[in-house]
Amino acid sequence: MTTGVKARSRRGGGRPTIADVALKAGVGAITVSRALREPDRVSLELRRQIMAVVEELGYVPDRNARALASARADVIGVLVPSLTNNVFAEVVRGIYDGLDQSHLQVQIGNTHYACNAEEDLLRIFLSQRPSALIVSGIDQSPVARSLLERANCPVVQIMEIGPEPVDMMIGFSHHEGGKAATRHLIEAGYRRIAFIGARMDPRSQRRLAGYRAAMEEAGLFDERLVTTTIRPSSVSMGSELFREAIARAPALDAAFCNNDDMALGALFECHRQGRAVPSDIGIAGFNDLEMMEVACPSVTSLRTHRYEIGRRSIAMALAAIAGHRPAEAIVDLGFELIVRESTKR
Amino acid sequence: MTTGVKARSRRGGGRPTIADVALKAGVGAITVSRALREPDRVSLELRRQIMAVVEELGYVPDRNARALASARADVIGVLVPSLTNNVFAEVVRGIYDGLDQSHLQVQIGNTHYACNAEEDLLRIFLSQRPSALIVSGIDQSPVARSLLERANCPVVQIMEIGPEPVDMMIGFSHHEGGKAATRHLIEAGYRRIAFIGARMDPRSQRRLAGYRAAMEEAGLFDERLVTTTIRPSSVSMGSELFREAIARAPALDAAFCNNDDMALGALFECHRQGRAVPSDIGIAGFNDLEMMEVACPSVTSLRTHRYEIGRRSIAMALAAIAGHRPAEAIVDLGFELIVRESTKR
DNA sequence: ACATTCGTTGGTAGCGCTACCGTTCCCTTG
DNA sequence: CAAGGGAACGGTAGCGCTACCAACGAATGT
Repeated sequence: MTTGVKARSRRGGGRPTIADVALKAGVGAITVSRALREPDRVSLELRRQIMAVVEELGYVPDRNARALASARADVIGVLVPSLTNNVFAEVVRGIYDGLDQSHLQVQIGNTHYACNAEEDLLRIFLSQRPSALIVSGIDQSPVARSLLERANCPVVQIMEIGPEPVDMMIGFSHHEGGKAATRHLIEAGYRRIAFIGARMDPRSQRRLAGYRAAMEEAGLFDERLVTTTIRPSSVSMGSELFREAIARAPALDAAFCNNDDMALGALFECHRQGRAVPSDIGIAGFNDLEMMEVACPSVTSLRTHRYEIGRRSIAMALAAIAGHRPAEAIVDLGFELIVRESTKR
Repeated sequence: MTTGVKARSRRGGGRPTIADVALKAGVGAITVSRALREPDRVSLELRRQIMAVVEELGYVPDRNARALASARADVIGVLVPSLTNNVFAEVVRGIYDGLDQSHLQVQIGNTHYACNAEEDLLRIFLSQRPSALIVSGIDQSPVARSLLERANCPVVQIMEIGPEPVDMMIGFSHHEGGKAATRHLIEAGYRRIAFIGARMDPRSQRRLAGYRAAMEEAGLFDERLVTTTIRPSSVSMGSELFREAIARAPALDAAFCNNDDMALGALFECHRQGRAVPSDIGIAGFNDLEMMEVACPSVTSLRTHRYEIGRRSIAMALAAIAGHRPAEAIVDLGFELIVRESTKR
């Protein structure tokens, strides 16, 4: 019997528990718990005494036990459609940086742009009772949306803004972004402006819609100028689609690409075909990756504040967890058109 | 009293528990638990009955309670030095893909190339009693190494290989990679071959050592050919360091860059300065990012199998969790030199 | 016929922590 | 001086699940 109990208590690999600390410090377990979580509620003297024992024993609270007892895991679930896409990598970096000294942990889920994966991951996240959820985009499936609404924790939708947030939202209008970039190309004197887009997720669709709006406004829209694919975007895909675009509309004089990888691919393809940028062909990208500035020629792009989106989404989540709902549930971070050589005719 | 109990049991937001399922299915709670975790040990009939109730109630096991009771969280901790670095993004993608249908979750920690951050994150991970740990590199601090050794779970070190694994290892030799790329440049007829490297983490240091070995072997080594910085690597940093390298060694005829971003930056800088690649300057990168193939000219690079490293590291971890230690604790995935236009004199 | 094993199921007792309520003690206040 | 209030701390009772052992009937062996 005794051995049984011993074996049992060794389950945790002999790590010290809160009871060990309490015993050694000569206080109750709950006081140790408070000293760690709400230091203000424990007298300075006792607190020091307890912290000394914590240090001495190398006590680390068991997150699982804590989560079970408080019905709340110190975890923020984050759902992104891709991890290799530079844009989301930056968002995620912002999220990690924004967390900084917080005791919370983030858990990333990769949906691969699939809404059923999103639902599954949401369910897994919810089974931990996360402190908050951050999800990408505003096009959740009805099931996913209902899961989010019943999540019983702060929810931040990121990257886009729309009329009906589940809870909070931070991002920018991809439609306006697409429109702004296209208008710039028109003002720069280009007329046969192609749209080149891969992956074509909802955000790219809205960029395309913005492009179309600007083109129609100027009476320049032509179906044949649009070349898209649902295949993943990449630099080589940019080259490939540019070739396709040229085949469909040989007289095109500019390309608005749905992201910078595609733009770079188009730029390389122009080099290869001996088409001069910006004189023969103007090129504009989307997101303004770091490399666009040093490309040769440098490439015009629409700068998006994706690191900032990550950082601020976490800040919003942390504030909401602490009970401070933001004044504005929807934050529009906008964008900035960075004009460079590739569109200077 | 009754209300107290009710309020208590509502902590979990009214979600069904295993007891609810057991009651409704007319079985013991432990049988439900088994039906979910070890279906083979429950008779088919009962299993079906239980699963029906699970579906009906929408029961999802509480991960925290499970972790507490079993002294093991269904979490694999992964430590990487960067999330925006394309290389690690691919590793992480491989890890997520390798997980696939497993019930385990991964938790990523970003060390920002700082070893104290690594120690802190390890401690946080360990406080959850992870099922396995995956860490980048082989240069852990003594403290981190000791934490890993006492982690009481499978540990996989990735990206590099070395003589003394904590447990298991999968990667390749950066020294040999650096040597192979440099030898290729020498064989291609280049003589004044610069090494250009940013960030200069331990892996880049080993690439540099490989470069140096190959250069000394050929009697071509010269301190002035080496230009490095500890600042983060990027395409623009590639341009900047290439300018610096030219200033230090005006007669250089090739550049081996410590990664492809740097190589791309060097390539753009050559364009800008009117230096022809590969005739005036040869350029070789490291990792073989997708874009190297479509660059103009296409860029020679040393392909590393980073996605594969991610996938197989997870496979090794899962196998070890299941009790199947691999025959070989150290897996060398090697590399592949992809020769392209940028080094064809 | 009996003992032995095995497959299947259930009861009990925690895992390590925190919510909830009590208690104590000191300081106001009338 | 009693009554009231608040700060500091502790005891009790779980959170929802699983490890461990026990129990039971059926199948097997001798």
